[in-house]
Amino acid sequence: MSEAGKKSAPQHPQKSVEEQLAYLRKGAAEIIREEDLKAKLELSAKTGNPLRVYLGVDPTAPDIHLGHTVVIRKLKHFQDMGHTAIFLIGDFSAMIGDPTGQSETRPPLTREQVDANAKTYLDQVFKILDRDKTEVRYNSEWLGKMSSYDVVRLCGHYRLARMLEREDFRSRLDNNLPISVHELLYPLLTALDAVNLKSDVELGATEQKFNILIHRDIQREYGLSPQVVFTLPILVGLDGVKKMSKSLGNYVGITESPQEMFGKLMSISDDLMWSYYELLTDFEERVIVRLKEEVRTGVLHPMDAKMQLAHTIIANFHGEEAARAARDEFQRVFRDRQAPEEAPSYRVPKRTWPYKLAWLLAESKLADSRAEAQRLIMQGGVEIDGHRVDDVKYEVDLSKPGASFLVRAGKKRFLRIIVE
RNA sequence: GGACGGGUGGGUGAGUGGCUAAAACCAGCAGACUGUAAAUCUGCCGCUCCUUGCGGGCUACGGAGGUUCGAAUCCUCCCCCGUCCA
Repeated sequence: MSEAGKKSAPQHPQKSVEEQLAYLRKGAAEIIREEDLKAKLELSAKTGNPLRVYLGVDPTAPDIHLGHTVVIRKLKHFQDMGHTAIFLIGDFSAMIGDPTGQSETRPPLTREQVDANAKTYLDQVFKILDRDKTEVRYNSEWLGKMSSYDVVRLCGHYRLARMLEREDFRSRLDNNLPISVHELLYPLLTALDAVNLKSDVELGATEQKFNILIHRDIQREYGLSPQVVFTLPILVGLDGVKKMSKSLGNYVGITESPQEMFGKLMSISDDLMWSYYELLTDFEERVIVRLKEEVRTGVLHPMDAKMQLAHTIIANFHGEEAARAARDEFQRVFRDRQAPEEAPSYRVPKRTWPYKLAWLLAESKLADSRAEAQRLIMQGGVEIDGHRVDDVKYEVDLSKPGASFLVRAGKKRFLRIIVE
């Protein structure tokens, strides 16, 4: 925040249009059309009016993960260039349900769920965006006021055949899967977001391309200059195959602890690491290329490159200090095979009768059921204070209050058991 | 409104009266190997009890009833999905 920046009212990009373009282009999947974006940037530079750039998000889940941050980070980049970042919460549209990427109709959310999710979203989003410079809007603001007549008129602006061109609908149709009529309304209604916001650019993951293109068409129908469609690649999840998503369990949530994040990020494949570098860090393209080359030639160990990646990402959310601590802890536990500095603890009431380890594992949620706990033990996946226990009948001593021991279940899960 | 096809474990999907807790594949979990990587290999993969045994009990093939010694499989009604015709 420089002194110079404060003086002139609209803090406007000092960078040239070419420089801005270069900065913004990094990591983009597709820009439709890039000439339009360039033209808009030029106009903005001339008039001093920042571009209005928005990202619409349906609060379908209570928290966001790294996959969501790819697009949010791009919004931040526009913000960095002095443009107006608009974070649109689709509180109304979330109640309809976006058919994108869905192989079946998604159950709509209730008002209560949406409100609760929206609340937790914002706090998380501002770990990336500058709170003071971000325009936050809710689409119920305009969608909630529409009459059925308005809806009918809106529908008159689009054709069924074009709607059915999209992959989700096409394939469901081909596979005899249901498509509900309200799903067709989703892209049309959200198009009104673009209309009401008078957006110059809309951001989204590649899977949103179809929706955003419709938004652009509808803007034109309403007499506005069509927005630029700016899409970003979908972040592949920890499994290296499917997109990162909460329901697939292959995600890293941004509110997770630094240790958890570190562990998860280190478990990705070496190949995947490069797209994470590209989409989740601000490393310049040429720096990434150099790292890649160093790994290829053996100058840099892939594990070290991955550690640096994990460190960089975590520092963004938790700060440099925490990132370093997470790294040290990781090395301690996994490289040096020592017990973790601190593990989550679980308190059990004192019990004077023999208590099976398997019961304890289930009770403390280290295993989903007693049967699973038994399997885990038999397969050699359980350790107490560093010693493997593979006897199903093993009993733990819970008779002395204050006693504690460290249980390891599988590779990553540790729990300190404390007798009360 | 009519004709037809279909609903099986987290997913895909076999199975048409007992040998089926239900094939196969995927996902998941554990172990080995490692760099907690990937790949690979091995094992596991409904719940529960114990004397941990190719052990006992319970629950499960859209829902509810019924036939039968015995049903995911047969019958009846209901719910849901799709296709074609109107």
